[in-house]
Amino acid sequence: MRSEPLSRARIVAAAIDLIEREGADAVSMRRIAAELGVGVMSLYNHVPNKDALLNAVAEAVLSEIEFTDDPDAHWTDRVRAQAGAFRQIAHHHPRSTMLVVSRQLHSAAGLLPVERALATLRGAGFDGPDAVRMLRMFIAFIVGSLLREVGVTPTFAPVQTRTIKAEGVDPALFPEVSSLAPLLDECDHEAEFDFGVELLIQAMHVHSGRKEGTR
Amino acid sequence: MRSEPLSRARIVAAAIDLIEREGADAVSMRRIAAELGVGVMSLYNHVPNKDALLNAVAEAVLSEIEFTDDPDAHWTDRVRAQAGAFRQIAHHHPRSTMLVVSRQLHSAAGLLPVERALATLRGAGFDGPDAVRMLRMFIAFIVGSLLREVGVTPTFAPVQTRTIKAEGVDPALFPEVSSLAPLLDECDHEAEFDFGVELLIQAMHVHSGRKEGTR
DNA sequence: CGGGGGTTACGTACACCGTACGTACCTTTT
DNA sequence: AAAAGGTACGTACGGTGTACGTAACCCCCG
Repeated sequence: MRSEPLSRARIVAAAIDLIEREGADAVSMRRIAAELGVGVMSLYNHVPNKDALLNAVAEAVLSEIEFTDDPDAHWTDRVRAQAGAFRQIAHHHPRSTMLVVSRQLHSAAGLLPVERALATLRGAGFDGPDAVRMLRMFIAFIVGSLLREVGVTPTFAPVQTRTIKAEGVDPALFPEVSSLAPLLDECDHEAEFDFGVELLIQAMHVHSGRKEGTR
Repeated sequence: MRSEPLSRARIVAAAIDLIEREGADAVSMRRIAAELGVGVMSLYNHVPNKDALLNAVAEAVLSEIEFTDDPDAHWTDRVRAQAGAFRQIAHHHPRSTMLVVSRQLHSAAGLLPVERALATLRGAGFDGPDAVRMLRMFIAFIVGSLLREVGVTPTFAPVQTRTIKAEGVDPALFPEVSSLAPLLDECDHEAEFDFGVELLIQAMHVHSGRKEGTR
């Protein structure tokens, strides 16, 4: 009857599956155990507690990123590729991605992306402090974007695209919001993300082209 | 004995207080009721459920932002001021800020900042679509930054400044991370935030200065 | 060929959670 | 005076994370 002997990996996989299907709120030790056809406390032989499990989930999702980094490519293309690679996990595991961005994990799993990014930035000619600054900038942008894109989706609904806020605003109080409502309501996340990446790349360009002065 | 008659405002205030003191995990209806010296179910006369309470908390925190917007100032200064105003709430209510950025609230409370920002951007010469894009860009950056700055602080610790990851990395596997470890470990959030704001302002500058072509 | 000894699975139990429901009081309207 | 409505409260139900004690298994050492 015991098909496979229950392992940390299987538990994490079940958790990810459950999160994707029913949302992060549905995750409970009992639920996961039931999903695996196993007693609740058996999980604790492989995972110290729920928090650690969620960290493991975040780690697993994060380590799924495919980095096909080409050191010979122009640094702008490498930046584009890395940003896109990060974004792809939000497409593959929308709900679980929230865990990755909500919990900053101190584990080594998130270290490889950092290494790649720093190498790229150094290759682009930034010195240490500037490379770190730019990296933080990019991370902030990516995290913030994914947070908006994936929505928090606290409960159900397969991600919820409608924001539903357009109509009820008073044009006298909020003229800009009111007149731009159609634009605010819809959002092509892909295009928006690409726009941000390009904007940041341009910004990095002008930043590197002046180095000092002007302030 | 009944000092004040218990109101939605008092409940929200108690919730914020509790969150700041003991973290978001410590928030429970029973805990809040105890804090107010009141029965648990009395809360439900003023708040439909916990989720609505947390939304109210987010709304209250958000509406505490002080916008001293000067329509005559240069648009770059207005952008700086608005970004800073947003960041100040992260300083005043670090833990509660997580609620604001985690939960996107569709209520009207977050509408005023949007209105102000759009007005500023339009004043800077951006047309509708570009203004919305830039606003989204800025929001993503601010949210991402605050998320890093305040940390998720899921449990205790008065914000936890140490990241503790410097030492254990293999210089052979992660040369960049290893050599830049000191820079990665410490972070002057204020300076980092200001750097990002300036970078984005410059980016907006070059973006408005070309409008079309180059791609 | 015994045994142990460690690992794994499991059940029970406890403290806590959100909240549905019924009830008492107190204030205002009729 | 009576009726109506809102506020506070207690109890109860089904859920949660996990500490603890037990039983089965496998493997290695004698």
